Amino acid sequence: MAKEITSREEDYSQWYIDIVKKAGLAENSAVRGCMVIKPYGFAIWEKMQAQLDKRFKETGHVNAYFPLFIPKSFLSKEAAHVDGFAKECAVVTHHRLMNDPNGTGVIVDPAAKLEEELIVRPTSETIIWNTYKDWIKSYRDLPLLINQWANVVRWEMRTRLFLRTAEFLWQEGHTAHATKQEAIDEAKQMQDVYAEFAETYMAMPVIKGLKSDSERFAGAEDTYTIEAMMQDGKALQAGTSHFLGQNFAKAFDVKFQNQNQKEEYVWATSWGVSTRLMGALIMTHSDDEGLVLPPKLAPIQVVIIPIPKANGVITEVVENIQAELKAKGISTKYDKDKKKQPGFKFAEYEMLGVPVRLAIGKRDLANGTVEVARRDTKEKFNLPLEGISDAIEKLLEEIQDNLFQKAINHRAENTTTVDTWDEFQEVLEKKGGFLSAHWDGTEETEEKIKEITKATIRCIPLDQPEEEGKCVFSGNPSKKRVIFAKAY
RNA sequence: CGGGGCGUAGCGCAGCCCGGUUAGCGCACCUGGUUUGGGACCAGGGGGUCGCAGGUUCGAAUCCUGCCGCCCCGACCA
Repeated sequence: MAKEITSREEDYSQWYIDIVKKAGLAENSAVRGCMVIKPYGFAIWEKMQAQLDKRFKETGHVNAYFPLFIPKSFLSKEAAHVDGFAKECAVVTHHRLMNDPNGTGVIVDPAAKLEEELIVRPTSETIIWNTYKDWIKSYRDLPLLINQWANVVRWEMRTRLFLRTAEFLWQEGHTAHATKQEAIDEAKQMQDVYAEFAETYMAMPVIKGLKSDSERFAGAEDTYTIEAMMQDGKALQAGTSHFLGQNFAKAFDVKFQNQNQKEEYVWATSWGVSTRLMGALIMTHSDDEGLVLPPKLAPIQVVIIPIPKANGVITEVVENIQAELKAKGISTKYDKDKKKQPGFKFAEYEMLGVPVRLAIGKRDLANGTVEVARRDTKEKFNLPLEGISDAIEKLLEEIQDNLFQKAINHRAENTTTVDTWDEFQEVLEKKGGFLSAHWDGTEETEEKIKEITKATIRCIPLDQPEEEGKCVFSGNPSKKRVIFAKAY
């Protein structure tokens, strides 16, 4: 493993890439814009999945799976939806290859042209709503609460590992409801689920809000979002939950009979989070020494390193510690590798973001102690072997809390309330971060601000109190502050 | 799609301008030994269609032409 990571100060973007590569999370593949998620990165993703999946099921959802391919005609049934996705679709036109008659290799067999092209799903609303049409007849079939874990493809012009890749992994929930209110409640509920997961598991504070018209999902009435602040002050949309109104029901003719024997279109939501959360996790906590993982998502929570090398006595002590920790549900790794020196291992596990490191040598055996190092603060101290597992359990909780608190503080320090246009530009330029400002609610103003400053409205916060004010740009009256920021 | 950069061993690079022995270095890998409380050292060893295809030449990693790919920055997006 290479030793050097570009510092955040020197080049934040390169720092991010270095972390992803050197911590073995992912790498670029032979396919443009598509990444290989490596075992360590995937292990983190699996921990995220497990927690999210549990929460989806606790809120009454079930998993299913829909096809990767969508007939081209489906996509165009909802006007706003096709507008939003048409420009980034991969299209399947043929189903067979043949030997190249003029040389070596294979070519697409022209005789194998598909009658209707297939789109590789950029999202599954259309294929799912086409299916729901057959599943929903009565109010008794509602609500329909389904989630799928899948890959999707969006042919992005420019990609970045985890943050934006041409193919990415995600989950997409698609629900159908009898009433508007129920669908809105569902969309908000899932936003809450995402926020709770982000904060308690990823230790990443998020702002719950509503997207402005221009940032809304293609085909949605309202998009509920969770927005996080990265260490460079830029915003990252970490998850979205859409109230789709009756748009897809109308597009796919999905009606049900209510209790009064009247036919109605159903109300819909969709919601998703993706492997982008990996990027969010990295950019929220990591430092110039490597990845920093919150204990709740770390594949290895405690690494134990023998000093100078494993022997029978040390191994016996370590195995006891491991057994105690395992009983508490704490994952450990005992690195007995004799070829690598302790110093190398220290650096290596720091790179991997393992929250707690224990070192045990002769000195410790004599004193009945262990050397404990925490990844988040880089502090080292000795703890008695007696009761070590209780101490580590507490320490892991403390690290989890500390990371969250640090992230909250960082966000607070980089959130500025601004009231004038000069102030807006100056703060954005010199300090960055989130700007809480009044906005007149028009798309024109938002667009102009974006043109001039590159900052967009990240969200209209839900918990923001109403407050009379004047739009920071137009001076027109405004009732609420919104969050502006430059975004990933 | 615009701008920039890069394709040479698993990884990171030098060599190319100015063509000329067996294409080199660091890390990693293999063997042996000494080490080991913050990235060890010594000795020996294995590994290359120099991105692809043409061309120039006695001779091409190096010069010319075309192609392909990747990365970074911007416009578009989770």
